[in-house]
Formats: sequence, structure tokens, C-alpha cells
Amino acid sequence: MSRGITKIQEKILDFIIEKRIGAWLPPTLAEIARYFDYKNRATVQQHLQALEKKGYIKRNPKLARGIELTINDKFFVPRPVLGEVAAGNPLTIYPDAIDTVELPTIARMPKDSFLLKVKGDSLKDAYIFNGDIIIVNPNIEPKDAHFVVAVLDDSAVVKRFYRNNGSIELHSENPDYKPIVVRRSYENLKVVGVVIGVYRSMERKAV
Amino acid sequence: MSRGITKIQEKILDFIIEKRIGAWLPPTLAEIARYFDYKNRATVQQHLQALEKKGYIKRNPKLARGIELTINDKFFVPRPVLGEVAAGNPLTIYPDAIDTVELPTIARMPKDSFLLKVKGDSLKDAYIFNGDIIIVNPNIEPKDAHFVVAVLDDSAVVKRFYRNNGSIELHSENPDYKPIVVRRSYENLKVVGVVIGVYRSMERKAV
DNA sequence: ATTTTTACCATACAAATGTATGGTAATTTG
DNA sequence: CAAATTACCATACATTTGTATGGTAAAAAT
Repeated sequence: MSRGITKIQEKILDFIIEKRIGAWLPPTLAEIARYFDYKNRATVQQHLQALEKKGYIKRNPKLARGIELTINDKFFVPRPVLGEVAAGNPLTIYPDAIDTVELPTIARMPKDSFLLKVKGDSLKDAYIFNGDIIIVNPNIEPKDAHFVVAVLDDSAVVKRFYRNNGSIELHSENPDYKPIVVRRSYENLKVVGVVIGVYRSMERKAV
Repeated sequence: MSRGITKIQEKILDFIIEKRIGAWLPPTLAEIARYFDYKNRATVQQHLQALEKKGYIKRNPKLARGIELTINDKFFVPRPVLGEVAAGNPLTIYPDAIDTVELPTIARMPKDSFLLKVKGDSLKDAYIFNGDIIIVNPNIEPKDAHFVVAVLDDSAVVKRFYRNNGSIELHSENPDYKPIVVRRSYENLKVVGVVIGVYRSMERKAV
């Protein structure tokens, strides 16, 4: 009975975690077998039994997709951060992640939403700080007072959104900055999405 | 073909959402049937077909637990807030929630973790503000520099945790406050849990 | 008054799923 | 070197799961 897990077992564990993140479903034995090119599920079964014996997972017997993660050190899983926002800088959403942020294993992203890392202190008046992760949902219609991520003339802004018959206003939290007012038809304004939340991982933050 | 969903269908939809939140697994037809005291799964099947037809869910045919939520308006799910933390006040975790907060479906909580609402400005030096929700996990061992929720002599504190051979130190973010140092055996110190995250809902916040 | 919809039931069935048993070969441990 | 562990395979089997078909009764719509 070796102390740790084997490399193959670790790979399978990673797969379980990834599956759980990406497809929000723990995989079945057959899916694991397919991914690792095993000819049958019995092999997977044995690996899972080993992982359970070593305390990395818990299994609900006979239950479809009944794999539960029990581990703590694998608790944080890297998620891609698609870009950065900082006042005045253009917002670029790269196809490849510029960075990864450690989100709790359980934290699931809403469909099509993405993460942006906040850089600098430009949003401190909105109580959003350097390093915070904002969750941006491009699928919901911005309503008044929503924080939105918008690209305006090649600059990215995170501001409060207001409609005012015929025009759109982008308000800053800092009263020193006057609201930006543009016509609704103005082509160089693109509302990327609505900031639906701010998440800050606490465990490894060094101040 | 009625426009909306029926009351029963709404109940089933809620159950699917809850299941997905609580147990992290979308339910099977059998589990739904068991919960609603249906004698067989065919009844559930019909309801799910109706829900799919109306666009509330999507189903991966033949796939175990293949229910996917497609809705956006159910994006926020009420979660119980078990108590409040404010410097100097005793921390009471009530069996009944003192409040509910709308957490995004994505911001999931690890097993046994709970939410506390932050009251007051005592944590502003840690960039946590009045009204923020902290996610507390009672199941993980606090490591150095972790934020922990602790009860010390009937007062609740949220501070950084440090071990120092034989003693435990609780540091404040504000350097004006000296660290609290207690022996590890000190009985009136109880570390309730580790703060693993901060969530702030942006959508409905009125400033 | 007739039709449609809603909400259930029973039964049946193929595929998916978890599990068990027994076996082989390579590697690691004692 | 012998024994144990690891990493796979094949086959088999009972449940679970999703799905289909056909039926009943009440409510709602036409």
C-alpha cells in the first residue's frame, strides 16, 4: 500500500476534476475509459477503487456519475482568464488565456461567461481591486445601474450603465469623472457584457 | 401549446436547479420521481420533454443525468446566509437563515461551507466591505495567512491566521491593531472555518 | 359538447452503468 | 529470488437509466 497515488491515478484524478469543471458532470467509468483508450471499464474501476482507498475520491455505489471529490489540496483549479481590464487601456480578449486564476473546484461558470482580471486601482471606487476577478456575462441585457464592460473607441471601461432616451451613459463611481454620454447608435461603443459578480480567492492572497 | 410552464413543471425545474446546486449533480429521472412520489419515470420524462420544448432545459439523450439548464433568469439562486460577522460582536450561526442572498448558480459552495454577511467596515482593510458575502469552509485546516472566522471569548473575528510554535496568532490587516496571540490549547478560541472566498453581487446593488 | 391539454399510471425494453471474477505481463518491493 | 503491486485485458451480470407505447381521469380550451 503505497503512500501516494501513482502517475496514472493522478492523471485520472485530474480528468475527473477537469470533467467536473468543464462539463459540470463527473464522468462515468465508460467516459474515463474512452478518454484513456481503455478497452473496458474494469480498468477504470480498479483505479477508482485505488483512489477511493487513498481518500482522494468518494464514490456513491451504483449511482451514475457518483464520483465525489474529497481532496483539499486539489481544491483550487486553474481557470483561464481571458484578458485584463484597466481604465483607459484597450480590452483584448485573447483566444489563449493570458493568465489563469485559481477558482474553487466547485465554482462553475455560467454559460459563455468569462473572467477578466482587474489590473490597477482604477476601479477602487467601485470596491474592486487589483487582482480581483470579475465575472462577465455577455448574454444578459444590461439594465440601468449595471456594471458593464464596454469597449469605447478602442478603450476598455468598466462603468455603470444607464439608458437615457436615445443615448447611453456610462457613469464612473468616482464623482470627479463626468459620465460618458454616447448616442445609442454610436458604432464605436460595444457593450461586451454585464459584470455579474466579483470573486476574490482568499486562500493564497499575499498582501 | 401554452406560453409558460405549469406549476408542476416549475416545481420540477426548481428541483433540478436545487439538486444541481446542493448535490452538484443534476438528478436522474428516478431521483426526481422519488422526490415527487411518482410511481414511475415516464411521468417525469413527460414533464422534462415539456420543459425542453419550452426551452428551459436541454437534454443530452441517453446520457445519465444529462439535464442542462439553459435559462438565464434562473441564474441567481437564493442561498441562506447563516449569520453576520462584525468586529467585536458575538458570532451566532442560527439554524434558520437570517437572510438569503442571490448567488449566481456558478458560485458554488463546497460541502458544508456556509455564507456569512459582513456587517460594517471592520474588514475594509482586507478589502471586504459592508454587505459582502464571505464563503466559509469549516472543513479545511487553516494554514498561515489564511483568513479565518474565529470565535474568541464570545466575540467573532475575521483575521489572518498564523501558527507560531505553540501559539496561534490572529493578525488584523490594519497595522494599528496588534496581533492577538493565544496558546494553542486555549479553550476559548474556536476557529469556525477558513474564508475561501468573497462574493459581491453586482447586478442589484444600489449605491 | 367536443377536443385538447395536463397529469398521472403501468408495462416493456435497449443501452448505459457500476461491479465482480479471473487472467496476463511488467514492475516494484522485501 | 519470491512475493506483492501495478496496469491492463476479457467476459459476465444485475441495476440503473432513458425512452417508448398505451391507457385513464380531470381540467381547460374551443
